[in-house]
Amino acid sequence: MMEKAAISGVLDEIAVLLELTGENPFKIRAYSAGARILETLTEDLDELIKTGKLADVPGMGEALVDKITTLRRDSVLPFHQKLKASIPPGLLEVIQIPGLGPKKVRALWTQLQVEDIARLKSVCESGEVAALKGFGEKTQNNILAGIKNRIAYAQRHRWADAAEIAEPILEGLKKLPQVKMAESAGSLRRARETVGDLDFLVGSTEPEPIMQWFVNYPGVKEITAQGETKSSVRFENGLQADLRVVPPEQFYFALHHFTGSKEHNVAMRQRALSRGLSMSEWGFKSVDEKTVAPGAKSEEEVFKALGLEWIPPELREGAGEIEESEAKRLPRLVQMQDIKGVFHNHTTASDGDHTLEQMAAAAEKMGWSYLGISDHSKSSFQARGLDEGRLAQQIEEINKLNQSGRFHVRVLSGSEVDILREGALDFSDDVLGKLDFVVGSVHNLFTLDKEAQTKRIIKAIENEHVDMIGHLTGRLLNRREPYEVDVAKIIDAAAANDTILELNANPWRLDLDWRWWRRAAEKGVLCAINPDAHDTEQLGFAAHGVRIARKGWLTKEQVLNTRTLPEVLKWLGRK
DNA sequence: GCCGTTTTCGGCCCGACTGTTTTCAGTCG
Repeated sequence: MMEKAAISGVLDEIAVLLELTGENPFKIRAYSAGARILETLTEDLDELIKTGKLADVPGMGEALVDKITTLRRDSVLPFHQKLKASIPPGLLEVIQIPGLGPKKVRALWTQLQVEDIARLKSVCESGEVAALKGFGEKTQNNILAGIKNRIAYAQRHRWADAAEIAEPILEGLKKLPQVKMAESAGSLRRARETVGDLDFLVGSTEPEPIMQWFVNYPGVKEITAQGETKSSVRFENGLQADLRVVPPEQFYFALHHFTGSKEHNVAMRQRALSRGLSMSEWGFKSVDEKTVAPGAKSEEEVFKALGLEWIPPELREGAGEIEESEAKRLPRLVQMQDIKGVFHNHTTASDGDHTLEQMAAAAEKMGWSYLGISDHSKSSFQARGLDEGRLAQQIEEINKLNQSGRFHVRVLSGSEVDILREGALDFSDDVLGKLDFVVGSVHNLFTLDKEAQTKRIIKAIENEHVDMIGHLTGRLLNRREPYEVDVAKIIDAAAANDTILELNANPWRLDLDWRWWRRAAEKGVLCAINPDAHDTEQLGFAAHGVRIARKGWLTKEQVLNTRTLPEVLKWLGRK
């Protein structure tokens, strides 16, 4: 049985392969769109297939339903196999080079027998590429640069890293005298977990000096494009940034357009057309040219013109947000100011950098009313995990601190207890029973097969002392893949046992992934946004967690840490 | 390949920029 993510990967690959065969671009788009739809589907895939409801999902026609059904059942698809066999596998890498699309790759393939990167490099170096019709000296050099930097260029950047680069640029833009308004857009604004490139948008009637400022920004390694309204630069680390300057009247159309996603934009434009309006980053145009097309002085007005409520950028993934907006059913997303405290944090007792007191003081400074401390348990000896004795001592310390009245913030005693091989926990029920809360986490045996890993975690979920499961899939963005685990089953088990799933807010983790939360919430699973802070500053990770929770359509009600201390204590004492 | 108060065929979102061209194709988002 093939995973949803893997099936969507096959559909994406089919789309690229079809590009290389020169297929109808709209057919290609149907496959890409199918992959995106599948990725964000909240319903159970097997259920959809069984009941035939998959065909009711917009964008899923007979052919896609057939292929997805086959892939789910057999894990292979003859159509895909055949297609793959007809194209040199190396071309899938070649087409990733910036500036090379299907047409150019086909030309290289048919005329210069380019079947992989190595051959491409050699025909560039020999000058044969420049001699091809439609190619030239510059294209050849760009390809060579693309080959040289292809790993850096392909890399997506963790949101927090991208934001760190984007912030001072945006501030700088806002300070320029010619700039009326400026925002960052793209996947950064949509709060994706990783960001491919930065998009800056400026409203101004004088683009020229703004462009100059931008392409001369410190750290810019090369200028990849520079026109009247758009410039692109690349930084040392491979991150690309685009700047677009538009007249202030068009700013909100452009902001909407470059916030995307592609699927969201396509749907918006189709909606506009059905209302007699052609929509672009420059605004609306009346199709019949008889009526006057509306302008917009805010993003709200862009949506309003199409009969929609404003859709938060986090939701603009083309996953049904437009339908919900039309029906006025958009969720009221959780906000940072709703957060009243956090769970799952570490101190110097295990692998944290700051003491209990320092952490409490920092939590108080955040304006929170409670702070959960959950140091590691004894099996995590690499993290100086606490044994029963040291844990008892820590509980005592926490009690004393709470009684001392030194802080308004209430410290909750907890443990991030290791889930052992068969799902048993690192502490006995007696020990766990003395704590205010318990986070159960997997820290070893990442290579267990899916069934065993799932069973192991569900066993922990069923333990009455376990309040929440930490970083469910163990992924580290750009560094370590999630381990094999049946998330759908875990969600059902968490719902059945009234166990919380953590949204680990560490920017490397952001685990559980945003794509699962809508479904988890629908099933009644409660979320806890946990910074997993190992020092005082990392308590601020909570903001990353809130961002991902919003992306996962979560409301205040679906997140435990929006509740008051008495409500939280009541919930933790529920069983 | 998908879709349908332009409906079962014939459309399908829209525009900027580059490089290679003499007016535009290809790529990108």
